[in-house]
Amino acid sequence: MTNQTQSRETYHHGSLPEVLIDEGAKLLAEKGIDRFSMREVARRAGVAVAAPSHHFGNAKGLLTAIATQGFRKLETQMAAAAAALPDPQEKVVAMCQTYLGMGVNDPGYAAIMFRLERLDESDQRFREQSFRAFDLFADALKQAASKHVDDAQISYAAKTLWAAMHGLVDLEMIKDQEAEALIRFAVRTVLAGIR
Amino acid sequence: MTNQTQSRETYHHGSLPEVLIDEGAKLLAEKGIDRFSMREVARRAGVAVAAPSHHFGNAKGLLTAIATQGFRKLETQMAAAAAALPDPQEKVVAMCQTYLGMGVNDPGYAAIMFRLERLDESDQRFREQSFRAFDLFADALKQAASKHVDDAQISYAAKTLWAAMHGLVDLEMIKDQEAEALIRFAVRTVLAGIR
DNA sequence: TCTCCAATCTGAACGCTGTTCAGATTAGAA
DNA sequence: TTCTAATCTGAACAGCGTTCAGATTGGAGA
Repeated sequence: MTNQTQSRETYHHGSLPEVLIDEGAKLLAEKGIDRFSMREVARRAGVAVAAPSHHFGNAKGLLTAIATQGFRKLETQMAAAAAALPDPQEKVVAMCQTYLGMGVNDPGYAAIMFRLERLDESDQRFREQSFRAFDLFADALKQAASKHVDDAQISYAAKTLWAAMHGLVDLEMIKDQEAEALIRFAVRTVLAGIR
Repeated sequence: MTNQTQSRETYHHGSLPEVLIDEGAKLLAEKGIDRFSMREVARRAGVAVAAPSHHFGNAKGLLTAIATQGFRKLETQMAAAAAALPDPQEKVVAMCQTYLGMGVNDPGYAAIMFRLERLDESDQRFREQSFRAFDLFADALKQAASKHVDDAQISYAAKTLWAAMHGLVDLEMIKDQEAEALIRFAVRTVLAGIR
């Protein structure tokens, strides 16, 4: 089906890093971060236990690569969701919904993206990609605010709202039926705070 | 020093559960959640590797007990910080500062309290204690709001602010020098949102 | 005071984990 | 075509969580 079975006919895999990231994300989606295992990922990819180390160094390395891919998805999805709407404030709401939706739509990536203690925060690609996602969000907030608001206030608002979205997911404080109202409360309130 | 050395003169430990929680929290403070180990805790408590299981069932059980103790500390500290201040809004600010301060003052407890995937969320004591801490916070927010604000709005505000505080810590978005201003921005904004 | 049950703790065992390393394999540059 | 460097293997090592039969002992009931 995938290039897993195909590639096992040859000694060299061909696209092992990509497959490891994919299988790793799937495993995370199935079992969660605390039952994630490098050996299981290698098994699913059909390679020896030591193979992943050659590409990612160690477990932290692979998890960081998965998280980076997750932030790439988040950025893309947030941009797409915002592009479909004309109203600046609605763009911010849509981005928040995208953020919260990752836990449902991409559970594997969501399971690791914000587990900093399991990631290599000094990884340059991870840093750039995660900052890019946040910056996209902060820019949207800036567009939704009045022109004369200074950058420090924009920064506070972006951090507060971004952190609130993360907290709502991480602490499992959000129920499906009130998600919409809660998001709108948070966005409206934070935006009002800098007007 | 502690009752560890003393108790090893007898077969029965006497207060093993308490010691395991203490040593577990210390280990968490030293090495973090991903290098936490049941065997290391047993070693530090001076008991056999299997001893902790008899009291807490498994690792999740011990971590949940530590987290419960952490929420007890958080509740106590928040209450104390708020009691020292007359102004309702300042009480909320003080509680937020207490929340953020746990990572510095009680790093061991803070390292596990919000790692739900490592905890037994069905544990009754944990549920009650964590809810008690949040309820104390929500009550303070209610006192700082106008009388006529309905409970749904209070609930949204409490969740948003609590989640924001958690997110700021968890995502390491807060720098020491701007912590005060950021907290005050969040509290003022959220309170304004329900006035 | 004595007996004995139930709680407590031990130590070995099992299967799993991440990581390392010498060596086999092979793609691709020279 | 040759050979270097990248890729992958398979075994090994130390550490992990959990289980379980058995040793120990505090404390309730006789």
